[in-house]
Amino acid sequence: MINGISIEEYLRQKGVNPSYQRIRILECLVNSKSHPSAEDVYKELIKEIPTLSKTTVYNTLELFADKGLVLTLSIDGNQTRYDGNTLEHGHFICESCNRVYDFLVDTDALTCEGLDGFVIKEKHFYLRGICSSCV
Amino acid sequence: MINGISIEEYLRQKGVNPSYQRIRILECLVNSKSHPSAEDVYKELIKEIPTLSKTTVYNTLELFADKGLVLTLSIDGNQTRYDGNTLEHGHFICESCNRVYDFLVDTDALTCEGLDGFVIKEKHFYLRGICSSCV
DNA sequence: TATAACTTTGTAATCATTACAATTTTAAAC
DNA sequence: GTTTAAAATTGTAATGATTACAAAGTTATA
Ligand SMILES: [Mn+2]
Ligand SMILES: [Mn+2]
Ligand SMILES: [Zn+2]
Ligand SMILES: [Zn+2]
Repeated sequence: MINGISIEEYLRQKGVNPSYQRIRILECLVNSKSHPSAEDVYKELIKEIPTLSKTTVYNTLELFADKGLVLTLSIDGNQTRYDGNTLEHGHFICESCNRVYDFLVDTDALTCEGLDGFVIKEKHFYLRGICSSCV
Repeated sequence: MINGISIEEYLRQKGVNPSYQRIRILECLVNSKSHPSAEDVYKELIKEIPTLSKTTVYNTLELFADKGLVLTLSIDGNQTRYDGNTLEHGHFICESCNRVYDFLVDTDALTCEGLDGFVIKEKHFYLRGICSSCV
């Protein structure tokens, strides 16, 4: 369930054929607050879908990002992480435990100078530091 | 030259022994507006320092980041990029040409909710889109 | 000069991601 | 319900950035 509709219907609305694997992968992302990597998603799902291929996870996540179903986070230096929450919000990564946290922020309040003629498609506000459970 | 002092003196001030390679690598970063990757720095310098090792470039950039001489940018999905300008500013990456541009932004104007007890060490404001020369 | 600490180098290993071709599944046409 | 083509999934191999590691070179100090 997301925005009151099923995952399946949500996929259709975004122009993606809701195959079993796609439903399960998207479900993983919208139910998780952990901003998982492709590997994380694979490890989670392989427990219940023993035939799942890692390639499918990678391809599907790329497809979802293209269709605007998920956000791609480059916050972590060595792996791409994905977010099922496409509403604008900020991210904090803990350099101790590597967990990624959400927080509320309104970047519309910012004025950017020096980008005349640039087309902005995505905004990302990232913080790096030590989270409250690692302090 | 940076902040009116030599690269060599700048390294010393930050507690880094100014070896020839370190001076040349830092020079690359402070003179460039391109936010180069380790590979970029290596390709640039190997022309004049034929004995330079890529490992030295990687190790040195990591050392510089630890000592606060450069910023590490995770804006580009598949390689780390470095910035010799450690003053706070925003970054725009063009998804067509992959160039990274600077812009002015004051993130102190932002209020973040939900980070009580978190220690913030770095702030990054990234934009993704199409730059004016690629539109 | 002898010695230890520091720095650089080259090679091999690691690990995330992508390329690609084969197989399977799904849906439409007959 | 069989045939056929398109779509989706799978497994394996390749790629490419980064890291590990040990040897060689350099610098500073006793
Ligand atoms: Mn998030
Ligand atoms: Mn910059
Ligand atoms: Zn933590
Ligand atoms: Zn461009």
